[in-house]
Amino acid sequence: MSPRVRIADVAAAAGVSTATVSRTLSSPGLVGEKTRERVMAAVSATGYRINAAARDLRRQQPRAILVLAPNLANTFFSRIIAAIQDVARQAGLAVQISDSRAGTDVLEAIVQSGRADGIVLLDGALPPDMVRNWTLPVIQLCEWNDGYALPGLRIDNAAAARVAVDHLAALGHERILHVSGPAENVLSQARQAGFREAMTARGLPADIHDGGFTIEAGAAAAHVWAAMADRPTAVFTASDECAFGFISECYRLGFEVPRDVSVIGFDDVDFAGHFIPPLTTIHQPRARLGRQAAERLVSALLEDAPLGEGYDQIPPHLVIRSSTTAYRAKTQGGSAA
Amino acid sequence: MSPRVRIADVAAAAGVSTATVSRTLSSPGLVGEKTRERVMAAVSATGYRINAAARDLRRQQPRAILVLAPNLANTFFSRIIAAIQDVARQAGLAVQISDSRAGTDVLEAIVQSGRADGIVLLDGALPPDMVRNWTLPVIQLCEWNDGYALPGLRIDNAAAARVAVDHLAALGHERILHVSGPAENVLSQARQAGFREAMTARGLPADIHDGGFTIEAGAAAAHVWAAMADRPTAVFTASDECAFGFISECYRLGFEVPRDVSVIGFDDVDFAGHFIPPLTTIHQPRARLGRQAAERLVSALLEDAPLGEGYDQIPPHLVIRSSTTAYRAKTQGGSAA
DNA sequence: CAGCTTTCTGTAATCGATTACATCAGTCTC
DNA sequence: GAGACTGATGTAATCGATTACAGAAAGCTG
Repeated sequence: MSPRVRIADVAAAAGVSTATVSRTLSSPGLVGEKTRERVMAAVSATGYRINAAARDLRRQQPRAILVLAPNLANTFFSRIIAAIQDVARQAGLAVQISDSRAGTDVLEAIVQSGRADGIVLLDGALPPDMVRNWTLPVIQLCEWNDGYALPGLRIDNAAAARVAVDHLAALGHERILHVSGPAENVLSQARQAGFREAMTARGLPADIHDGGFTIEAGAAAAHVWAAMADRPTAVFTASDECAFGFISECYRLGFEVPRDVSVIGFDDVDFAGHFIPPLTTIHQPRARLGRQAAERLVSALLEDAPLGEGYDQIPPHLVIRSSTTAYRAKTQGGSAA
Repeated sequence: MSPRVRIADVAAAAGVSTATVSRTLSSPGLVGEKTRERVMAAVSATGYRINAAARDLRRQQPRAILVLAPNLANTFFSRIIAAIQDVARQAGLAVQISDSRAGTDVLEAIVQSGRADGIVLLDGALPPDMVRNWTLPVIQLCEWNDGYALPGLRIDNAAAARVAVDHLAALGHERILHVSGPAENVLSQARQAGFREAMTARGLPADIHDGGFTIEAGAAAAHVWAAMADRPTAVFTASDECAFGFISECYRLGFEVPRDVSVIGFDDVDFAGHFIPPLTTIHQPRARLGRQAAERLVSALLEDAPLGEGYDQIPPHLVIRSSTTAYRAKTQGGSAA
């Protein structure tokens, strides 16, 4: 339409000053009732919409939060981001997103641009020096990095690995392979640690294959598993995607899940219950994680209070479906070949 | 850190005026070489970062694009949004996202806030009156609505449906069921039209079940299919998710794919190739769609040129995997029961 | 009714950048 | 060396809102 309507136009239309218009919109209690009505009428008559840049500049707060994720294309994040956006919208905050792997210069420019007044950080692998220098409130979500010295929220990954082992052990499995995520990833490390601990506590050997979170990594792991001399009877994978890759490659190699190997995933993505076989997996409450992190950040922003310290850890929850089953020694006493 | 560094601080540190600093940063050619060096040194010494709100206000353009999608949690969008973000970042634009189903008031506020100077719209079901009133450049992506009278980009959905039918017909299938998306959705409509056209062109009956894009819709469709008197030998589903739901429910009901029924999906999501069986499906080049739409929008914004008119339609591409197979009449000549 | 509150509204400074215009120094030309 | 021109820099207005402060009007008290 016509050139943008400014607050001065509304003021003119209502026969008041711009100050009164501004007050009517942001703190109506300060304005007389009749004036208020006149102003509101002028607002809708002119179709006035506030100019965010001007407001942000004056108020010194952009009323927006920035979400940084290592890979926006990853389905794992979409539900989390949706939940964050939901909370933010209800609080009247905009949501800006960026790939956190954009390069430190770009990232600094984005973070320091003054466009956001709080950050949800889903990446634990950024340079700590950079992150520590950020002056906005930041909350870590899912991944973390002790070098950042920031508060955060995540599930208890080590406990999750223990729960997975508990489940498999209860089914009688003793040779369990852990196809882990990337070695440098904190999630991988925490889960590996939990896995190792649970296995050694039972006096079982902790077999770990450095894999990855992707379908391809899972498929590759299937070959590694198939080539093992004394094949593990159960596999605990880094992610559901990894599990899907593993299972579907096993299938291609002539093995069946759970007949030949029990598989347990991680994340409980939407497909997990509809895969063939339906996948036993550690549930990550992604909507809840996103919502809770956003709420903590948003309320800190609105009250201008510090975020508080420390990590919230959500206890793990195992969803048992059909990709795991009790171990029965095959061809009892038979040879390996 | 310390209170924010402003351009005046840099100017003071370099012993020049703010105008010179500003020019050094935005049009270096106008500034003498020695001065430029001095300014740049002052910039890095002070750690100056431009204040986006102030720049946006003065320049009257926020250098950001807004992505509106009907459901941010949907995995279909994540890769598209990632691609958009990529293009935008390289052009120095921020990306704001919002669920387009937030309600018209909220949406108007977001769109008219002046925070974005262009929109990528992934939703074809917003009120046309509202969308037509938007003064920013908008490009429609994937979905569309003729009522908006806006340019856009999408794959040729009708042609895609025809390709699917061609493939199934070539395999000898004559009774084909189309499990369509939601009836009010443009994609559903276009694909239904293509399906109907291709079927009638062959003199085959066009069976259509109103389903949906979700796993649940697919699972429900499996029951409908199973209960049909003369069961179709092939199914063309609304989406890969729908296909997964269909296949996995079939499996639960004791049917196997493609032995008992060939299934063809739509979208070619990441899992499609790793599902069991690997899914034959229509490929949607999501990264390319996102990139191309973003490029068109971004270049219009940077050159301050209009977006141009009309839809770009990408020809469909069928990926043949293992969920479809040649039809062989069972129990040749046997009875139906 | 004077004096004091209270309530409402207006004036003008302000946020931090950009940029039109003015100024100034140096170079070139005749 | 005067005048014209070029290139570099500074001054100050400007973008559109918010808000401290001031002032006016109305209400209350004794």
